[in-house]
Formats: sequence, structure tokens, C-alpha cells
Amino acid sequence: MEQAPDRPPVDERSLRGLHAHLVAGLRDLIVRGELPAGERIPEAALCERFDVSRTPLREALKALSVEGLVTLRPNRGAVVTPLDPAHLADMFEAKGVLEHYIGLNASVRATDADLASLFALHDRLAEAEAAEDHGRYTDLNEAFHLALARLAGNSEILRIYERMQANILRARHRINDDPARVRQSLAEHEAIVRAIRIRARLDVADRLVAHNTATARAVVDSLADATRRF
Amino acid sequence: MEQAPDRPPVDERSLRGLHAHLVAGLRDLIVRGELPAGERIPEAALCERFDVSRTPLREALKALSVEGLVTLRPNRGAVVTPLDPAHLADMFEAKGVLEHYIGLNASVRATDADLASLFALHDRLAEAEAAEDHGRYTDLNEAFHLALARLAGNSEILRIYERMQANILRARHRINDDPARVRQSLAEHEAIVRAIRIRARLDVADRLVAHNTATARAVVDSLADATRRF
DNA sequence: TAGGATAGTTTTGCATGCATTTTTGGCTTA
DNA sequence: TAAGCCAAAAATGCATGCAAAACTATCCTA
Repeated sequence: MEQAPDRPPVDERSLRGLHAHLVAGLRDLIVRGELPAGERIPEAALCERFDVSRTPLREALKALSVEGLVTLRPNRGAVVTPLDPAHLADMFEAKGVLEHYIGLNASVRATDADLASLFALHDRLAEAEAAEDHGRYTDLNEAFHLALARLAGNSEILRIYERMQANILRARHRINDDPARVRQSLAEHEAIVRAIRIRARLDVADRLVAHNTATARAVVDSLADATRRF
Repeated sequence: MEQAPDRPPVDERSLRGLHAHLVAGLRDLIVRGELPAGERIPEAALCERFDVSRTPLREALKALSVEGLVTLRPNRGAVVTPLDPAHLADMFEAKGVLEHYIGLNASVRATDADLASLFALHDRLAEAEAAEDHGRYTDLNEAFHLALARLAGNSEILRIYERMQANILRARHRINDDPARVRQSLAEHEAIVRAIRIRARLDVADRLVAHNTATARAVVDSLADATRRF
């Protein structure tokens, strides 16, 4: 294996450790759809791409299979876990359960400074919508919800929530090009932010759940459509 | 159910695949406390024990680290994730959130046959308590809650719930020898079962949450005690 | 004697090798 | 032509090998 002799001594790989680096990199490929749902995972190609041998790559795949992004078929390799509408619906419902908790708690536990940076995120979200930059909208939307989840103050719920968002994000891209849904989504965010501002916890929880349900419907319907088309 | 008495032909390892076998085996060692929390994971010894080389064993460890049972320290090996009271409290709170959902849904979706087998489990639980067989009590308690979770009908919530139970079970053994708590726990189960029988969903949910809270208090207090002692 | 350097040992992480299984492509035959 | 079959090719799964990092034990020095 080639060892780059001139690379700067501080390689991101060695900071996080190769394993974490690979898991993050592969997760990114899957979430962004570069490795499409249902498709075989090209072990050899990925080894070359990340410039590692099969051993650490396969370790990363085992880890991602626990996250649900990869499905292992003994003796038959690994595939990107297919997006199944029924399973996705379950996932959204579970996310709704978590978001109810998050709404109840984040709006109470957050400091004013927390809320300020949350609102700043929201403003940037509105800008992205106005600019019709849907890629950025998705990223900021993701960041907003994760920030809120963090404010709820439960490490375990945050952990589960992060995994779930990653999984759902795979399917989300298909509705990002629907400007009507994006506009609607932003309106829901406005309402959520207003409720957070006055720390109306029950209201925040309800609106988060409603927002989740609306998104779920859009995503699941669109996926079911796409599935039916074959 | 019974496998043929002769060894060689049908090896469980090759049925599930070696990876799944190792993950399950290691998980079991950790949950049952044979590999104690906070301790280094003896790679070499485990390789010998399971009669595999380091490669598949290390793959299993990576998987378990995503489940939270193992903590990887780059270049310094793996340890059984320590039981931290604060983290455990978060985990119980998250479990409570899930159990609220489970209570609401299981009591509605379950068929009469489902309920019958659930009640059968409960009866065996009562027997185990009467016999003061605390090991069996724990197992049946686990089985009861998992069965209930299954009845809620959400695959994703079930998946998370199973992982959480495994994690919590590690700490649970320390309260199983407290007959008072076991008796109290059984009484709570009685109430839950009565509520399920009449499909009083709100009541089931509330009682599950209360049961979880009571268990959490017992476990976390006992762990905090043990921690303080050093 | 306590602190600290250092040589030797162990452990860790990754690459590579090899046996087994699966897949593929072409050939045969009904 | 389509189904069956076989050999060749590829992939998968695991064991092993080897370099680098961490740990240990011993000796030195102040």
C-alpha cells in the first residue's frame, strides 16, 4: 500500500481514527444517495476510493448495518438497505414519538443563548427557502432539528434521533424539489419557532409532531409512488 | 425445536452466519456481566473462546460499539462501556418515552390470542417471584416487556427498545436480589396486566411509565451507591 | 528512594493471502 | 428457443503476517 510521504502530519484520518473516518464517509455516501438504496455495496471500489484495505472497510460496513443503513447478506455481500415505505412510516412514527419528548423538554431547558442560536438557524433556513436553494434548505433543516434535539438534554434520545434523521434523510431528497412542500414546511417551522420563543412546551411538542407527520406523508407518499412505478 | 443430538452437521454458527453468532455471543457475555462494565475486552482470550481469528471478532466489537455496549478507544483497544449513572438515567427516561407509546398502541392492536400468551408470561413471572427464582424472574420480566413492545406494531420502536433493554439489563442484575423491589415490581405488573385486559390504553401507558420510573430509581440509586463506594 | 528514561514485550491496526461460496458465461440438449 | 449444466471468474469470509503504537519492567540518576 502506498504511504503518502508528504502529507501534513495532522491527517483527519488519524485524528478520529480510521474506523470512525470510514464509518462517517460511508454513511455520507449512503445518506446523500451516491450509493443508492437497494444496491450492492462495491467493496473493491470503496477500498480504492478510501485507500484502505478490505479489513477496515468491512468493519465499517458491520457498524453501519447496526445503524440500519446497510444490510448484510451472509456469503452474499452487503447492500444499501432498501427504502421500504412501510418501514419508513414506522421510522417517521418513532421520530414523532421522540420529537414530542424533544418539544416538551427543549423549550423548557434551553437557555436564552441556546434559543438565540436556534433562531439564527431558522433565519438562515428562511433565506435558503427564499433563494430556492433546496440543498441548503435540507442541510439547515437537519441542523435545526438536531440543535433542538440537543437542547432536550437527553443523550440517549439525541443518539437515537441522530441515527433516525440520517436514515430518513436518504428518502428526503425526493421531496426537496417540491417547492410547495418546502414552503409549507417553512411555515410549520415559523409556527414552531414562535411557540419556542414563548416557551409554550405543549404547543411546541404538538407542532413538532404535526410537522413530522406532514413530512412523513409527503416522503412516504412520494416513495410509494416511485415504488409503484415499477 | 430439539436439534438432533449429533454435533457436526448443523452448526448454529453457519446458520446465522459467524458474524451474527459472534455479536450475539459477545452481547450475551456483556449483558450477563461475565465481561464486567469498564473492563478491557480481552481480544485474544475471546478469540480462543469462540475459536475464531481476530478479524471476525474485531468486526463484532465494532458492531457492538454502535449498540453502545462497547467503547472503542483508538489504538488502545476496546472496553465494556462503563455504567454511568447519569447516562443510565437518560436511558431509562428514553425507555419511558418508548413505553408510553408501547402502552398506548399494544393494548389496542393486540389480538385476544396475543393477550392470552402475554398473560401466560405474566403467570410464569408470578410463579418465579413466588419461588424466589430471581434469575428466572429477570428473564421472564424481559420477555414480557419485549412481547408487549412487539405488540405495539412498530418495527423501528421495537428495534430501539430491544437495544435499550439489553443495555439496561447489564445494570439490572444488581437489584434482582432485593426481594422487596421484586415484590413491588410484580405488583406493578399485576396492575399493568389488569389494565391491558380491559384495553385501557391510557392507563396501560401510564402504568408502564410509572413501572419504568420505579425501576429506574431502584437501579440508578443502587448503581450510584456502588459508584460512590470507591 | 522517587522520578524518569529506555529496552523489551504485548497489543493494536491494517494489509495480504487463501479457501469457500456465489455468480457468470457459454455450451449442451430437449 | 429455453432450460439445464458445467467451468471459469469473481466475490466473500476468515486467518495470518507485519509494522506501529502502547504498555511493562528494569535500570539509572539525582
